[in-house]
Amino acid sequence: MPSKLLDDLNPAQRSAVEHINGPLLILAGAGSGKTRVLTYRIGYLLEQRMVRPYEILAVTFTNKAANEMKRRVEGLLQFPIDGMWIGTFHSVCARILRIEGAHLGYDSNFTIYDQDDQVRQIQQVMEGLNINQSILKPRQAHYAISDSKNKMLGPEQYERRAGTLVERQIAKIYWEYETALRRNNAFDFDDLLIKPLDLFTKEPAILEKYQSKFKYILVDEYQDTNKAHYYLVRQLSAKHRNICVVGDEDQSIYRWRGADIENILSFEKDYPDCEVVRLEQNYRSTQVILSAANSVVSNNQKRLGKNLWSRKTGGEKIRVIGASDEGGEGLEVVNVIRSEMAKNRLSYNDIALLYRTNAQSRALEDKLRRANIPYVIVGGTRFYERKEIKDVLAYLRVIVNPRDAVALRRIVNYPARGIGMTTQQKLEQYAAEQQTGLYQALLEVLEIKDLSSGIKDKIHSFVSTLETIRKELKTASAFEVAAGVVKTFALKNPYELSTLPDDEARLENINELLNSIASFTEARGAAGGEFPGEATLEKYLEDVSLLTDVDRWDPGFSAVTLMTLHSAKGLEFPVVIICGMEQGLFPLSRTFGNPDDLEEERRLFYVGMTRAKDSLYLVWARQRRRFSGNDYGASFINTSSKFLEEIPEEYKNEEIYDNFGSQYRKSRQQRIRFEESPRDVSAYASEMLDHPEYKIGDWVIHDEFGRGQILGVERGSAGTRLSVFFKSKGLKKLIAEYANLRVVE
DNA sequence: CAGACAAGGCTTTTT
DNA sequence: GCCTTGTCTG
Repeated sequence: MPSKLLDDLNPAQRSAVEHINGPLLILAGAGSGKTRVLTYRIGYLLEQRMVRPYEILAVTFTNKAANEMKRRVEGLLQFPIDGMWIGTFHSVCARILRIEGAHLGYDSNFTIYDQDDQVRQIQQVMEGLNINQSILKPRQAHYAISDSKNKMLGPEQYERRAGTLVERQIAKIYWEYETALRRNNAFDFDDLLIKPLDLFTKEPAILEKYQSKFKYILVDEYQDTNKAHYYLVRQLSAKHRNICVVGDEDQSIYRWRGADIENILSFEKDYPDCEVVRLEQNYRSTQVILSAANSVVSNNQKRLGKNLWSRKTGGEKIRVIGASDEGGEGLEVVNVIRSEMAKNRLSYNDIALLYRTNAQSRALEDKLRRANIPYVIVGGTRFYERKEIKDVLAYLRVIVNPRDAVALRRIVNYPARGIGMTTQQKLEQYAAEQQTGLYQALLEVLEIKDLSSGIKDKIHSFVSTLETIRKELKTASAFEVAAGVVKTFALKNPYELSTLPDDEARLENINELLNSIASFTEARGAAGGEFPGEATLEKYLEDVSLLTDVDRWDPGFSAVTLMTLHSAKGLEFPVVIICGMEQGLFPLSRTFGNPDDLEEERRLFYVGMTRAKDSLYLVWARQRRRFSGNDYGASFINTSSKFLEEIPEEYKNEEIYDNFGSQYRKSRQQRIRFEESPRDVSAYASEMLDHPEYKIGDWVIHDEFGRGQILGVERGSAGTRLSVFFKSKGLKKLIAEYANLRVVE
């Protein structure tokens, strides 16, 4: 039976969709309709009634991608697809662990620890082991443990390899940390991927069960899989061998998280009988942007190679803009946004501002705010990692999983209820003596001897309140429980009386959290709803811990989007502005020594460029405040990124606005063309207040000290501080406001 | 035991 | 330079 679905596809896409049995590798260039192929393939399998929904497993890296795929498959078919497993690697694994966790000694109400929780647990372990935390920092230990888990090295393998004293200490911490997680009925992020594999080894029957169930497996973004992902996919597909992976080696950008580009490069070796389909027609960008991106990425050695082409022939040239410093960069960005909006009748959400590091957003925000341009920042300090949110979530976690000692420690004396450090230590000691958990110690508080009866009362009342709410779990909705907790423990109180803007924002965040729990309850809880019986608090907490900031981002909201290049993967915008195109920042200087790292930076640039549909801007700043070594907050003079040179002249126009005073300066680099700046006058006037006329390298005359050269400029709350070297007096630190300096040419 | 102030750390990217 | 954590004082 021929399917109408095939009519919407180009020949390459169609051959990928029509391939039914056996391994399939789809090399999908940026914007080549990858999601389309995946969804149509699922739709085709289901429509032809060859496969049942519950026989399909589709995995992605972000919830956004998973939800999008689900939505689009449903749009293609006339029948529901309940029972299909479609989700992120982490959520699929969490689901398996909820079902099978008992075989590993876990209860199904386990908690998932994020990085903050993990570090806190490690701190706790280090205290117990009496390891000096100023010599070995908990973050360091965490990094080593997480890195080991990503490489699938357990504590015993780590211990065996440990050579140095520090490594042997980390091995001890690793052991204790694992014990603590088990005691807390908690998995960390890395465990979610590894523990199912442990389970499969331990209980082959369970592996067999899932192998039989999933007749067709589809994997998105295969280029970003690490060792654990790789084995998961390989093991689950071993029986039916209907494994379809989609990826683009040029977009592999998670090496630092253990992703191994070799997984996709050697797929053909793993499955010699696999079919390979290349999707090279791009439906997103203009030919100019594509050709430029192709030229850049062709400098990489490690790639399978492909050449993207587009029907959108021609297109505007890429504009490369040089600014004087990060403030000037922000102003140029404002100008670009205004002119694009006026010229092409765009809305704010058609424009994305991308950068290498989150720290760059601050300077850009500042200028956008002054220019009254609405913006949203995706990433940075994540919503669910904010203090006030984690406080509320900690209560919910303890109610769902009382063994979660990390959460319990957080709330036991917050808000303050007179259970101070000394009391907590006594409780911990009791728990250790009785071989039990902290929560159990609270329950048994009346048995503990050296506590005053006043303290005992406080603890008893606290734990009884928790117990009462816990009993409501079975009958009340997630929202009712959460709202009850916030009210009972007065979690809004510390912020309600304050008029500080920060506190008002915190209050709003708590309200937003409650709203999100309410909509979760509505979406899932209603009888006959999409997920009947899944509106539990437990499920909510799992969802929340696996959410990313991109998942929370609303592309329809009318605001310019600011995010890192990593976060932008998989998205597209009519206008893309990439900031901080400087040697040392992008590519980062720490990648200079390592060709593999440098290639990854280049791929990241490729990802950024190919997000743009119509216009691409690349902006850099000659001077930028950066953190380097122990010289924090110092300004550095930069040259433009080497990546810019990899774009052939025919695809770009270069301009420079390297000016702060009344006159423009020509760049010493001749290849950069000098033009008059269309600078925004009001924003420029406010810049002047910060004494922008003083630049490193300028010569000045001081009434008393004579002629000197500026070696440093610091702009602080006390005003602008200048370091000036005078021939007569040597180095002097001066406050610009009082020094009465004259700049000389 | 809580609030105010100082010191120290940090910034590459995140499920 | 800014934010988080630790220490001191009331």
